[in-house]
Amino acid sequence: MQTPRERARQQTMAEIVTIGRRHLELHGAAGLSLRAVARDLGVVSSAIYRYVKNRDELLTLLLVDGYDALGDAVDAAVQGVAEDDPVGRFRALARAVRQWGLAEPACYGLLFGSPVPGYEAPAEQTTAPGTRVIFQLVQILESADHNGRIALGDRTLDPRLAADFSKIRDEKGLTMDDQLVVAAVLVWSALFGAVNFEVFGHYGQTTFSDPAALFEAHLPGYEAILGLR
Amino acid sequence: MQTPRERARQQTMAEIVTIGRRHLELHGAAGLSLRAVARDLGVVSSAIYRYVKNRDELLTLLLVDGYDALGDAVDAAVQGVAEDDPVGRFRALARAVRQWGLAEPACYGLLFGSPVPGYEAPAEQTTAPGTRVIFQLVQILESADHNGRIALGDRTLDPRLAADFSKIRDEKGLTMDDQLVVAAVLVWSALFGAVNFEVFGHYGQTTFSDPAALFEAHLPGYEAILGLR
DNA sequence: TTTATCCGAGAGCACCGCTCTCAATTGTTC
DNA sequence: GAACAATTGAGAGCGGTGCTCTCGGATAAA
Repeated sequence: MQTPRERARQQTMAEIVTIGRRHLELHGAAGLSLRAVARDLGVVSSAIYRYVKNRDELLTLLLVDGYDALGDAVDAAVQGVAEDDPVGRFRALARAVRQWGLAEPACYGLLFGSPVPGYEAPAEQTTAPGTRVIFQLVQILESADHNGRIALGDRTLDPRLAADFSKIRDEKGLTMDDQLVVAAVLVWSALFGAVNFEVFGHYGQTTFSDPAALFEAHLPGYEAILGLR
Repeated sequence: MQTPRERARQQTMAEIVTIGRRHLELHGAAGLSLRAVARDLGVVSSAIYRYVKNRDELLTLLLVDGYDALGDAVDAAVQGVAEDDPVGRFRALARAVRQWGLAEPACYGLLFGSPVPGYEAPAEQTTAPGTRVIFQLVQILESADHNGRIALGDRTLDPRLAADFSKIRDEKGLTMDDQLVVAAVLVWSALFGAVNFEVFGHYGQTTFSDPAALFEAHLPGYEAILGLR
């Protein structure tokens, strides 16, 4: 049950986020202006502060919105592949991340680019949506591991790392061994590194005529790291 | 031969870059203000425009400065390891990138974070210093390959990618095969992905008690991708 | 119907990037 | 040494920003 007042407020908030996303696309994170959003909302600049405490709070809203959009895209892509095809699921995840990043570069930049200085994302709002991709990746690997689709060698590990990993395993109810956790974190960061390079244009003058082909050529490398087959 | 006037101008420019770097550290790229730099320079705000055309040009100066600092750090680290130890050289490179990024997070963010919106780095000034790290990496791998320290399987490659790679090989005078180029680009992006995650704090709540150990644990993975031994 | 809450408008503060004009300084040339 | 030109700093000013404050009207709750 919500009063009409709450309804109206909620709708205005949604409209602010929508306008903010558009401005993000057009002018980037640094160019996001509360005054401009207020103008597009058809309201005087000071009125926007009735809904958003400050610029950072609008950034947080857009951050959560972006994490959820990426999470939805990745989940949908993974769900489209059979569970007994872990390689296919992993590739679906990787491609979904890349495609979403290329489709929404400004939003992607807000999520995975340099942090906005002086702005610290409030953990209690952002960690849950922000961990959806790695969570999905771990799910895929955990399931693959159970089905004997992971083949990794053994290597002695730094004891402090092993302790961290034990904790993570306990919290998430996982059974994968340390070596797979190492590989998962490596592939996670590597995947976003590759997408970063492409979205942010860091491949530089070495522009590849077919970036998608380069990405595809990298997938077997990621799978080798994971021992996924 | 340079006139005293040119000397003075050059010194002022250097001072501006120094002040700019400090401001970058303190307030980040988005908070970099020409007026504030002018104040620190002990000059009225409009006078700064005698030296720097606009804010973007100062960003370019800092960008080039940063690329060169990183390149110097990496080169020095690699030179400290014997050439017949390609694994050691690769690790020196990787660790140098990580350490420099952690030591200069704001500068690192300017180089490898989300691009400043509306600002396009002028290629003719930035590509040369901006490619020093990948160039050094390729040098290490090329030399290792010549010495039979690279063992990679064969895989059929997308023909357009193969064409790109041929061109790169010709331009740089390289002899490594396609598979090693793929692996080099993968490791390049993966390395910066890992450093991004750590510098930008994207590992999130999954804070590792010893990030350096995690990084070290990833090094063998990179080397496996490269077939480096 | 009264009361309390909410919300938009407007003025205002300090800051920003950037431009313009003017005066002082400096180095060059006759 | 004097006239000249180039360089540089100061100052005012424009439109923009984030953000705060106060005020008055609309609206829901009592």
